[in-house]
Amino acid sequence: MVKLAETDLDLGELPEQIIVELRICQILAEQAFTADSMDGVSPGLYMILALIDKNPGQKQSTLASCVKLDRSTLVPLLNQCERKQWIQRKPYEGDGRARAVYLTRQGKAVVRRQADKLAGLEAGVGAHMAFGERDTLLRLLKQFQVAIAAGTPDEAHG
Amino acid sequence: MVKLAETDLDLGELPEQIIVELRICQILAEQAFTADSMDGVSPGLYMILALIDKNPGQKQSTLASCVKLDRSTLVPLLNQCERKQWIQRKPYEGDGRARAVYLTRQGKAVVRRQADKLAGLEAGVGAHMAFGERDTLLRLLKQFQVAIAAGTPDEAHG
DNA sequence: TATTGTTATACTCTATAACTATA
DNA sequence: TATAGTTATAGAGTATAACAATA
Repeated sequence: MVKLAETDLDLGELPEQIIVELRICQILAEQAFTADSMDGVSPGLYMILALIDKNPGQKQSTLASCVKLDRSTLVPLLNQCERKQWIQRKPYEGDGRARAVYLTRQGKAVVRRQADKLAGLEAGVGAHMAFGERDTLLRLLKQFQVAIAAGTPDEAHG
Repeated sequence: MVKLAETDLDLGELPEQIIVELRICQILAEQAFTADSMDGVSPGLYMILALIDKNPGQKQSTLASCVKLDRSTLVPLLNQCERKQWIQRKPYEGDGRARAVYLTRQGKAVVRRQADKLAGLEAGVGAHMAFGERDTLLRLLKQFQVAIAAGTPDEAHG
């Protein structure tokens, strides 16, 4: 429950700012996704596991760069997953330095469970919106990513 | 630069999920806000400082609960701000246990600078969108917050 | 007994730098 | 020499539990 306010403080212009609302959305979404998770999978870890699911046998560094993590950051994450027997590291054919990452049967089950949960949350959100609004939100979020990466108008025009 | 992909991995259904795109938006926004910050103020800290700015003299626990942090979490944050002379703790009239938090002149200057930066980012985003789309995004983000808090349709109907 | 601020502690997520084995 | 994985370490950001002072 992050929803600012509840206490009667003056929030000023905070609620008129996309970046602020985005932050609140993200915190709420993270909590909803992690809540009652028997697997204890965070959204970040889910993305990595889903990526491995769709791309079996990739090198760790490829996976890391795809989700924009340092390769050293991925190591303890994968160690943990390996301990839980969700993933397996195998020799990477053609490069003795690298390791090929695969989901185990149990790992695939976790991804499926989490994907279902995510789909449930998405459906719940869709149910609270008028027809087409979910697509609009998705489109505008992608547009936001382009816009925020482009910088402010001042820096952009130079 | 968090933008998934760049490597040619299969992202599956990840980019069709609001929660996933939200996460990416938030990471990018956080990076944009924190970039080149001479003050080193994170979005989270900015919200706290902006709250103090609009509500001078509040108790720490009131501030904490408003931004949904544990009161113990706020302590080192405020200590840091106090060391930088951005805030000041004074006795709270009427309750000897509590402390009233105020922004110093320098603290107000920091908030003003950060507010300007945020406004710049928001303007930049608005400039990359068609007329009215920024308002639509803001409205849908607030709607998302309601929806995600309400839970999935399955749990909701029981 | 309950609440406020605080401390001690711990857990998650992330990064950098340095090491090793291989290329 | 460069790259892949790893280790050691550090720094945010958050929480819980316990404590002193006050209510």
